[in-house]
Amino acid sequence: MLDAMEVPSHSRQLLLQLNSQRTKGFLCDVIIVVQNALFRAHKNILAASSVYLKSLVVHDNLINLDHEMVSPSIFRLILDFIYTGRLGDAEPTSEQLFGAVLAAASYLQIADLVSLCKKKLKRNGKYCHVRTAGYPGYGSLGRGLRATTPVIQSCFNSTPRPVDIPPGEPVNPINTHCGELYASVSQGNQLHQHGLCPPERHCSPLCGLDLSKKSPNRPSNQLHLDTTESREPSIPIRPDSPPVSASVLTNSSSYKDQNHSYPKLDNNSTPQAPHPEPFRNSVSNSHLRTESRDLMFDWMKPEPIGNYVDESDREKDLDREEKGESSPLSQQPRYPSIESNEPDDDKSTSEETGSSGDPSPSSNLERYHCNHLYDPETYGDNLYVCIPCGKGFPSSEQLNAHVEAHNEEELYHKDSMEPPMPFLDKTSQSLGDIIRPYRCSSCEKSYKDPATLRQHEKTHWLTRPYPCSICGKKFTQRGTMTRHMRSHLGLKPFACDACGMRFTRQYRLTEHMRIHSGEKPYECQVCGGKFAQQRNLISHMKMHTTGPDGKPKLDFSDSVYAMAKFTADHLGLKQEKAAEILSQTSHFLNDPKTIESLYPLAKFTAEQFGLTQEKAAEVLTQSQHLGGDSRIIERFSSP
DNA sequence: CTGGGGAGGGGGCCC
DNA sequence: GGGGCCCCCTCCCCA
Repeated sequence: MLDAMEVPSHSRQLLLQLNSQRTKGFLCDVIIVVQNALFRAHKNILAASSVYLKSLVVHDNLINLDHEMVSPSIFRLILDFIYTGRLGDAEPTSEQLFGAVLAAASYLQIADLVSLCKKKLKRNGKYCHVRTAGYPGYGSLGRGLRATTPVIQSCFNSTPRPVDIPPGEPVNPINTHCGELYASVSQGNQLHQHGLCPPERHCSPLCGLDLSKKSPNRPSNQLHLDTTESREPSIPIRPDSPPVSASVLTNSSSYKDQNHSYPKLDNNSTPQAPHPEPFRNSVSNSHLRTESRDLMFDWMKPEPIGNYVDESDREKDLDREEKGESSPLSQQPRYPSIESNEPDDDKSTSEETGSSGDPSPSSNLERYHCNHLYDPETYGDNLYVCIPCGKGFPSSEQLNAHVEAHNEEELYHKDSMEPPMPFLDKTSQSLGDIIRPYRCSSCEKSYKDPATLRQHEKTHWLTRPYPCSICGKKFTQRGTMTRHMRSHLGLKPFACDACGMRFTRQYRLTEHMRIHSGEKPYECQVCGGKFAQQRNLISHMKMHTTGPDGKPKLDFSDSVYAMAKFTADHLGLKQEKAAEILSQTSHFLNDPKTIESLYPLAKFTAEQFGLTQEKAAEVLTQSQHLGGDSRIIERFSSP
């Protein structure tokens, strides 16, 4: 039918339009996660191009590709091919590139691209006899092509660009022998037989950003890779860090265009392998990944990983350090300023790093283990390097912003980065101090354990450590960011069995189910009104506590409610629990300490409702639970 | 038109 | 990292 098109240019125009839409993100309905890079595309186009991709996009708006099988940069080329029918303008001699594309295209089952690569390789006479080639100059495609393989924000500039291989990259010995070159179906099955892939999806990703939570058919041991975080190495801010300074470095071997900069191609340079082969073994902490890697080495060499450390591995390694354990990574030469006693907490943000200029994980990650001195190959186009943390930036502005962030965080964490110590002032120890001994140095809040305290302390940071990869909004907790991402992607994993309505959170579903059950567990203590959702009770309570003039009004029940809330806030309890404790207090009034502990409640009540403390105490003790205990009134009358 | 309730959704944050 | 809860905003419906 298409052969008989009356307008011959129709298909071409259509494809041009679609590609234009893709580059703008217009109507894109799927995000493809490849290692740490995100790509947007149209499900229809992917499904029409690849049976494999079709099987993935049918289920999800977010799909993960195994980066062992296809690197971000290669996938970028493939995506360009899908939308343009062209394989970029790769140099005729870059048969190693075609080999990698061929392998990935085979994995993704894109027959046309497989044929094209074979053709190009045959034309170069390399197709069948390059088995052991350790292509000089051909290194990490992930790095070499990172300028052409931006993360999702940068995908909008996606016209096919020349593929340059940077000099001095570690060798990536792609095995392009005819028989072993690409992942045939049988090879995929081989992986299935080894239990590495779920049968529902061929070679399902071994790691990726799983935002769908309940997505069917997902391997249970799938790693949850925070794309943002893995793109951003941590910036540890330590009290003992050297003074922040920055140096501007230049690199005459790089050139830039308006938006991007590319490492200059230099095929003559000697490949570097910053770390010897044995280090490879320390790279993955996932036995799953390790096993699969071993398997896949039979037919395809992955991206060079000698200098690559997965961020999750790195975090775990540092976690082990926190616990005083040794680890393979910790035995490696360490980039000095990267050390941190809180690796998870000190992630930088894309804004401060200008990471769109350097989304490459390898370039970032290798800094953990590579030479501290500036090296063009190490920093690529990020020529502006922050000395304390070793981060590179594409512009001086971004570097300056980053340095400012250092200063701000140092200011904020000069004290809080001290190892949290339990609050153990015996002289003024209250019940709250015993229950929650870890007190925030920036505010009066206290916590049961140091991890929670650390988590809380992030809320005081000026720079939130977890930015959204899509909109850039920053969060203090990774989980919040992940949840937020779900809203971008329209992922609602929690479905109501009764009406089919879907929710982004389990808790919402629980709330919603009360509509069907008629359950209204939240009761107003003032009027007895019942509510299915607590928030609506709270909203309702405002009606009781706020008068027509907007000023607070007081009745007895309100004060009990306020006291319960106060108790809840200060003891970190649920309001329900606090009210329960409050109601039981009268049993313990023989203990002078208990009376003492009630003092803040009366003080709060007095302040909240404009009463004298004595009057507040009277209100308090008139509670049927407290029985008008004279000891309380006596205590509160004398502040 | 307004006030109040029901409910969806997002962010903060503690456990 | 995930679950759960709290708070807020918002929209819709209804009296």
